[in-house]
Amino acid sequence: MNLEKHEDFFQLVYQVVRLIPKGRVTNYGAIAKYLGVARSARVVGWAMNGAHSQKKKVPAHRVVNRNGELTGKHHFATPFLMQELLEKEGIKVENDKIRNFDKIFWDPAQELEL
DNA sequence: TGGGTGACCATAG
DNA sequence: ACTATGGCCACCC
Repeated sequence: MNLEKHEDFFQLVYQVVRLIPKGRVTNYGAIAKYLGVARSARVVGWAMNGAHSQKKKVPAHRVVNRNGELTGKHHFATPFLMQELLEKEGIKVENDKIRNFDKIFWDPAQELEL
C-alpha cells in the first residue's frame, strides 16, 4: 500500500484498517507491527478513538485485541453494535470473543506487500 | 518538564 | 483461567 503520504500516524492506521477484508479480523499489535516497530499497539487503540469521526469510514469493528476479544465494544454507538457488525459479516461472536479467531485472522504484514 | 491515562502486548508465575 | 509487571507512545493536562 501507499504509505508515503503520512499525514499522521492515525491516518496510516485508518488506511490499514480499511484494507481488512470482510469476514476477516486483525488486532492492534499486527497493525502497529506493520507500520513499524517504533509505534506501539497502544497508540493504535488510541487512534481508533477518533475512527468514528473520520470522513472516510473505518471498519473499526474488524480490529480486536490479540485474544480475539471485543475489548473496544464500549466505544461504539451502542455496546452491541460491534458484535452486530461482525455477525453481519459472518463472524461468530461468543461471550465477547471471536470464534475461529486464528482462522480468520488477517495479518497486514503477511497479506500486504511492503 | 512531568505525571496520568489507555479499544495493547509479552512474559512469568 | 487469573494477576502482576514492564514496555510502549500519543495525548492531555
